[in-house]
Amino acid sequence: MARTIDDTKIERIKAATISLVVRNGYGHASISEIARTAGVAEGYLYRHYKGKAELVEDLLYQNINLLADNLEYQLEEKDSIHEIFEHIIRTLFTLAEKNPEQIKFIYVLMNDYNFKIQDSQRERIFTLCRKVKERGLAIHELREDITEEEIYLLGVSYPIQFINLRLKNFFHETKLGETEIQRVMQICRNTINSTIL
Amino acid sequence: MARTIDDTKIERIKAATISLVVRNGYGHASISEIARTAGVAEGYLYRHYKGKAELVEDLLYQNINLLADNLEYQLEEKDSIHEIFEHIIRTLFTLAEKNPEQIKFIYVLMNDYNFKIQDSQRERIFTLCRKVKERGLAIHELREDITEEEIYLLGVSYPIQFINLRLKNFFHETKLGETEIQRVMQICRNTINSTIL
Amino acid sequence: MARTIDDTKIERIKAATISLVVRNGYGHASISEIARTAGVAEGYLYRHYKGKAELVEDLLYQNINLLADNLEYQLEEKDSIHEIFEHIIRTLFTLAEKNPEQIKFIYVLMNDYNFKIQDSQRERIFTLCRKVKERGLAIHELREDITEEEIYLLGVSYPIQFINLRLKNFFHETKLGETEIQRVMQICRNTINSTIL
Amino acid sequence: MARTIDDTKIERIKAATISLVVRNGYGHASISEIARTAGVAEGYLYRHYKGKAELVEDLLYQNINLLADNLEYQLEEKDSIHEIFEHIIRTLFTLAEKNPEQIKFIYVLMNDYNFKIQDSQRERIFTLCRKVKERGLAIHELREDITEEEIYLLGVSYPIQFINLRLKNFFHETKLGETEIQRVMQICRNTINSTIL
DNA sequence: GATGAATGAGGCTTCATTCAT
DNA sequence: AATGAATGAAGCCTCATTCAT
Repeated sequence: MARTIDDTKIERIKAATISLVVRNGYGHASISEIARTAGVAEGYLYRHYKGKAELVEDLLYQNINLLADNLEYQLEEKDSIHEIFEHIIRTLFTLAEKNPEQIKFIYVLMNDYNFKIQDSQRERIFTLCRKVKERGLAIHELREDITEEEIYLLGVSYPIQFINLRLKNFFHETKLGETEIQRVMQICRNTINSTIL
Repeated sequence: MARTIDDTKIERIKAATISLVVRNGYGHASISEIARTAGVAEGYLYRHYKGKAELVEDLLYQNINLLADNLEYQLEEKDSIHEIFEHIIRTLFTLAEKNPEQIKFIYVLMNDYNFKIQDSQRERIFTLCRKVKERGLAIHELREDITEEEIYLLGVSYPIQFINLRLKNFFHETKLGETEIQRVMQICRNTINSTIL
Repeated sequence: MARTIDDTKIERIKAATISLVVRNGYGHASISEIARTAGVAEGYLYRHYKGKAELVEDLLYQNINLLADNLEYQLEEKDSIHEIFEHIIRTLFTLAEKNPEQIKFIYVLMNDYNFKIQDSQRERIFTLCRKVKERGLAIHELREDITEEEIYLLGVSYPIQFINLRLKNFFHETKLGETEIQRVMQICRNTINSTIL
Repeated sequence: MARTIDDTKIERIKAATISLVVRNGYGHASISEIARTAGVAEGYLYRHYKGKAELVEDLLYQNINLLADNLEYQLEEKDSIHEIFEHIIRTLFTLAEKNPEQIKFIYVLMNDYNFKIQDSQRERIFTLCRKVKERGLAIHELREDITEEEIYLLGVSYPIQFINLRLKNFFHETKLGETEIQRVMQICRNTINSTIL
């Protein structure tokens, strides 16, 4: 009877939020600018989110979950630890090329002391790292002393740092090709591989 | 005399700023609270800094420069690349223990798309990494294909990520002892050492 | 049939409005919450009332009229002034026990400088007080110098103040029993009774 | 060194607040209109009050305390209960004549379910009523069964109701002269006096 | 030089009302 | 007739900055 919800509006809000959080940081991404960018009334936002925090949390949650889903799927499909790491890293690089805003968004919020990732999600990440570790130990492709934390740091954190250093043109022009992927993977391999030990 | 008084005021402002930026984020660290914490008038601040942005930029600049000075000094003192890396990493861990606010401050701002490091400083960092690389190549302690970027990522970025993951209690209780230092150094060694090649 | 459905909707709206005006005050009783509580669409409300103000005004009007109807009926039934006062007071106490929200609603709005009772209704109240007065004088149960205003103050205003002081737990726990009724009636008797004169 | 606080500003804020709370009720007295009326910046208000609630609470607190101080003083000065009641009632009527906004302000907020009087103040009022009661019993000028609540209702609440009914021109033109004072006092006397018992 | 009173733009949020369906 | 999606004005509040003293 009444108008149906305009999904494109919500999509526009999400896109505007990501864009402005990346450009201005969480604290300086203002609701009013997000609404203006999305072409939506300021109050409209509050029909879907309790507030700015929920809006951003939700978006980060969804984005991280996509990556986590992807990793979980790989754990079922691929046997080799190398392949699993390769897949995560390639996923991140592909994302950086296709949708750099999205990976910047994750990067910005993951490194914000004012922004706590939801506990459930942090636990999910931990559990996934543990599964990677258990698989690796089972097939003797991981050093015995590796920790979940290191799997996260090398497989997720380091690639994201690398990508964002490039996206910021910190030392080089942004270039995220096969060469770069190989360099990042090499570091994983060096550290992770039990044969090196 | 007046100078002396001034200096302690400025120092108190700096300490208060770091503390409040870390606790509340850049956006929510208010000048009035900084002034109150420092025991200084709000207006006083504006006699030394054009505004909040300049104050924080200045502080970041100085803090990074301290680290850079330290590295530069090591380059003159130490011959071995291992020793140089060890020194940087130990410096960061010591800082984390003695003054966690300071390393959080650097971490928070380095990872902010809103907050560009000054070009001159970025170049200084690059130059330092280049010097490390040249020294390493000269004494055959570095792989030929290592880049300045990787030296930065492994020697600075990765340790800072590691430390902050712990300070956030992301996977573990905060613990930053000798064991942790060794793990971080190990990753450098694995990647950097030409003998592995 | 359709009418029947409508009527329960309107009733539900009224109940929800009273409840929420009492709980949150006029200003913080939101149409959307009223509609939700009533299980009715927000827009539906505007088919029956021009706006929030009209809705609340209407309700107050009706509620006061119920009391006035009651009093009018008593004037025909009862002869003694005592009985009439007793009946009004008992009605208010009964209401307070059975439906405290309703009496709070009347209380809140009657004491609001923002919320003028409709002239016609004020006149009706005045006329009723006059009738009480005339009856009382006719049967020599009222002091000669009593005014309509005092009849209102003692028979309506004072009991409502008393009840709400208790509902607010201002001095005592809410208790509205026979003892309390007798005390309130006593004050009327003392003042009103011509024998005292 | 810095500007000194402009006390007239705060006075203007207080006056504007009283005026607007009376005109619009607590809920509809907006900070921005208060500031505009007072000729003061909106934010200025927040340098002296934590928010709207505190501003209004403070004002009510002060106003009630003035009355309470007055009553306390009378308790020391006057011996007779009649004189004490007379004094309170005359004070309220004088206030109504000299500064009707102030007594409207008290009236509006005392009858607002959204506005709780501070506990400490409620207790002070209760204590004062108790002292009146004790004095009255000691000198045998009060019925044995009178309660603190009734002293409050008859000495404060009823007069305020009366005055505001007149200020609202509910039944009569506003007139608050000696006649009216005598009528209100008569009701106290009738109820309170132990000789009637 | 130093203070802190005062400002006002802009932040987040709520909600009465409108109107396409 | 009924719905509820969407709006935008207005509310409360914060805070970087200015400037009289």
